[in-house]
Amino acid sequence: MSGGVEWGLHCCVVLSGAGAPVPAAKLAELHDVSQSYLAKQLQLLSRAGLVRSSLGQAGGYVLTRSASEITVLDVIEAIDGAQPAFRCTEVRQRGPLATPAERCDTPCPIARVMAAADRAWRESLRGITIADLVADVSRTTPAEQLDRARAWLRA
Amino acid sequence: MSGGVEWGLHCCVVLSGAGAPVPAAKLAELHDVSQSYLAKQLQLLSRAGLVRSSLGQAGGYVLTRSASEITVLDVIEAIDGAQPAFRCTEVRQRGPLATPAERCDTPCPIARVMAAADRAWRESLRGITIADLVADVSRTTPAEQLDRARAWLRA
DNA sequence: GACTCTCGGACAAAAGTTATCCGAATTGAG
DNA sequence: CTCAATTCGGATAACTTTTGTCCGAGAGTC
Repeated sequence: MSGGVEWGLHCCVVLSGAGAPVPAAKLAELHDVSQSYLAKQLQLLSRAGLVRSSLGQAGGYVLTRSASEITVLDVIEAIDGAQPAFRCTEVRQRGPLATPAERCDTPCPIARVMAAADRAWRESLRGITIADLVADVSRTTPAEQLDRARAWLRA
Repeated sequence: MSGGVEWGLHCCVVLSGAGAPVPAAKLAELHDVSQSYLAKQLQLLSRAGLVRSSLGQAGGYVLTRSASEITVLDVIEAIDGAQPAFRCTEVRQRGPLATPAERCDTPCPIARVMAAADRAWRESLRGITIADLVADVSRTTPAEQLDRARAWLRA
């Protein structure tokens, strides 16, 4: 899985706490990552409709919906794509004993098992929203630190 | 996920049906894949203790246990390694508002969510054995074709 | 003793990931 | 209206992982 997913999730958490648009450069500085590369991840989030960018002097990124309506899976699929980790190369249709393609109407058992596992993985991630992450963060970190973060974002 | 996983699973299915050791070259020809590269995957399976190689003229690979005692996850972890797809880079310990390392005794919420999804994925794959795959294959393919496969392996 | 086979590492090519930079377009403030 | 700040998108390069090949050493069988 792409490392950009982690950045994207952190950005969404931060964005849900900020009341105003946050420039990409600020998000990069906050997380101490390359701002050029983070920009690319944010563009992916924007293309997926999870965030919106406003141009101009006071521009930046904002979530398009409530944090409780954005799942972790949404972010992952926006950045990494929705394609499953396993892709069947139809080994059974190759080699000296290849079964003809017209017989392969159903996916091979291996692909089926992998697809089921992939569904379980996605289902687990679909059940968690950005709001859940935020709740977890604000529960485990002291309020004073959260205030400092908000102040830093405004500055 | 590495493409070699698919080959490894197919090989285990074939091996469970063959009564005698099958050389790596034969497995490669059967699946029409590079024999040098497949050899590497088989070595990984061997190192993990799933298959055993016998040397000499009638040598080849054999499963070390019953197909019902080898899970799909066993094969995946043997070839791809047991490391989870997501690895937390501890973003919270970086940047101007970094939380000190001594405060990070518990994993960050994002890592926790990812780990839970990873467990769900692995649990799903741990529940399926090579024997299940074999049963599925022998149920969906005509007996005549299975006999041809067995005959080809012996030759 | 000759043959067959596996083992393991070294090595090369291809693909994907990570990262950088620059110009164009857009918006808000003076 | 003009200027400064900002995002957007593409082109590009460095790096890492994956994929694939090759060959010699060692071990077993006939």
